[in-house]
Amino acid sequence: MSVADPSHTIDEISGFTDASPRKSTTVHINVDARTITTPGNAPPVAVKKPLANLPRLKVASLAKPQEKKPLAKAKSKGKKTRELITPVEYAKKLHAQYTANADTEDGVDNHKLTPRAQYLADFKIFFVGGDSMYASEATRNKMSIVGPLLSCSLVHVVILAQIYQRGGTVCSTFDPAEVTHIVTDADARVTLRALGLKRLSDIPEHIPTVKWSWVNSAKWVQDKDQGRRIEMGWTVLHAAFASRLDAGSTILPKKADSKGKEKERADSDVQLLDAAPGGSASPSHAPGPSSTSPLRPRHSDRTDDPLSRSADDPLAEFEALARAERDAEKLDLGIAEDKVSVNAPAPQIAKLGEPSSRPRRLRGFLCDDPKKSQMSSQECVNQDVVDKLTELMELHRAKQSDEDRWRVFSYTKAIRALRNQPHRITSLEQARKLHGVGDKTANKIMEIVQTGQLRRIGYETTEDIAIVKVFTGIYGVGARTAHQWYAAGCRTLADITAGVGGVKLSDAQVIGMQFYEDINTRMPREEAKEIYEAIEKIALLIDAKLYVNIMGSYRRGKLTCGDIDILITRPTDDGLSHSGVLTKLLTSLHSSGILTEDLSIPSDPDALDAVYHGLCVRPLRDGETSHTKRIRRRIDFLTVPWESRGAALIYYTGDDIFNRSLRLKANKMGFSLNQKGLYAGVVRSPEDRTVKLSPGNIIASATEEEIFRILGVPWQEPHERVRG
DNA sequence: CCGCCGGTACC
DNA sequence: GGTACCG
DNA sequence: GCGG
Repeated sequence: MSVADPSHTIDEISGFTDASPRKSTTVHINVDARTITTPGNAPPVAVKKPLANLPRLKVASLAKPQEKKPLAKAKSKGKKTRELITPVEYAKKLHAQYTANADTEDGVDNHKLTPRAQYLADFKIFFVGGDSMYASEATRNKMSIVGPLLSCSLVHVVILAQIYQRGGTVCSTFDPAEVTHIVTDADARVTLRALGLKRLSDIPEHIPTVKWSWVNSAKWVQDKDQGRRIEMGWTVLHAAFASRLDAGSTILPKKADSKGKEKERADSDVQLLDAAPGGSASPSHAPGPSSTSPLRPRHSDRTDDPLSRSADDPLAEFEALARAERDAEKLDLGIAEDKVSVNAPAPQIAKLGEPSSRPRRLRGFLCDDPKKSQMSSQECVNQDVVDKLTELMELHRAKQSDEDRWRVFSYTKAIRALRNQPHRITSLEQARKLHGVGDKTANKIMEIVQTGQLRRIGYETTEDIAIVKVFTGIYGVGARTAHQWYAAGCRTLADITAGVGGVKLSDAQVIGMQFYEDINTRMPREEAKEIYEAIEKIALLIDAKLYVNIMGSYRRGKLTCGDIDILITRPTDDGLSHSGVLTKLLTSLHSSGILTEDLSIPSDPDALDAVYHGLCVRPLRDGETSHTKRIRRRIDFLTVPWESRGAALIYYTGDDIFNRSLRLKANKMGFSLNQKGLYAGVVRSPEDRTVKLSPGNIIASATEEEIFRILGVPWQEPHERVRG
């Protein structure tokens, strides 16, 4: 996602990943701004890429880094012509300016140097930027004291400008007869409000609802008859828009689904967790090989949908998801304590070399306390603060320095502390008390509490960061590469495809580009299950004794999954192993059409431990043909030796923060934990800690319980291991 | 002032 | 050896 | 950016 969210990262219900701008970035922008000013008394701060370039973005996309204009001059100029203007009105201005410049040398140059068609020429786009773009008149007056442009994400302006750059037209009102596409990065509620509609089904079928990155999703396709032509990516807003999947296609609108069908889908999305409370079905609970696969997660049949919905609530499908997730989180308390007592001493541990000092009761690691009945995003009393800090964190994530990396690390901890804090933070002292919140963050928290916003977000939101975030949404592209590409002159995904600045893509990146939208879209849990079951079936045909498990966020019980993680191993009591299985499985899955693209192939696929990354699609459903459009999904396979399955389960179940905490604790106790097992006596080179001077002895690896117990970490069900 | 997880695949 | 990725 |  990374769009993103990632990051991640950026979470479940929102469905947006890293590359997506958080809504509610609020900056005030002068029309001719060389500066972005923030409300209050803050002095204006120069932005790296002056917004003045936006009306001529097509020029900016070619230009060398511009020199900064003198700040004072720009400021006074901006002040003189201060008039209120909405982003859409601003967009109109951009349009006018663009049209005026269309025949200038800029335009010609642009066309010559970057042969990108004006592929949005026939499109009339209604752009939903977020809540603030359609603020009421009253709110508007309140908010717009500083700049002529209303509170609006800089990213939105970039997008609007890009629409014009591509020849598109932005509609300021939603006229179904006029509008050809709805571009939105907001959730359904906001989108519907902006459209002036009551329910999703009121959106005419012929109007695709697409995510903003669609604007830059155009790619060249080679056509036999017509030669090269441009094709737009297609996309959907949210997994819950699933009934509108095909409306996202730019080509054929589909006949309307019946309402009943929509409802059915929503129901299936909110099934309960596999790891039901008190469920003895924890995959790894029964240690040792047995005929009844101790590893395989039980897919308990769907319990009755406990959620009622009023049929006329347009947002029912979203709220159902949200509620289900919240309820699922509430299940925790109680079971956690039961499980702690399962600590029976294991004989085989004693005889293996433990570190000299019996591990003391080390405490206070993140992994030590099972997830509390955590407030869902909705009911956290500090939610506004969490949102703003998250927004700032995501901006830092798009930077490339090590410093920023650790800042992000810090923010995740501070945000988590804040989220678990049941009381509203109102004072600096309260903020400082939180573990993970220092002076800097505490001050930021207070600024948010008192003013409702964070000025820092404003001046961290620069054009380069906004664009880098888009680039990092490509699989195989991190902040480093994204910045290199930006420096080379790339400003849009189409620039990258066109090779602007001589950028070259790796094989995986080409695929990442091709399926940018797909890869950055989370899938409903149900779809992950569908795919997994198809794969499991094929795997067991290859070898009936295989243990095939779905891990990752699915095992943690999430209602949407960013990818599918499948663990494969096999007991060796009959003298055989799973060596060679992965190769066969991959071949079989390719020919059955489930696996579609490879992203990375293990160096030795027949090794007992191998990792595979690729893309897949769900199996066809009744009545579908191979022409049915199916979203590409990220899929990973991991094979491990049978004895390592416990460590592998921990690793592959995550979440990542939980894992890091576990590993950190292991380190402090003189152990080392990786996906193969828990080791004692590992000696690392003092110069480079990644270099192991001595491999140490493996002391636990076969079951999760064993490892948890040695580390003194209470047993936690997969869905309790959520720390991020 | 320094450490902040550990490993594999890819280039 | 750096970069990106996985949890 | 936080904590030891």
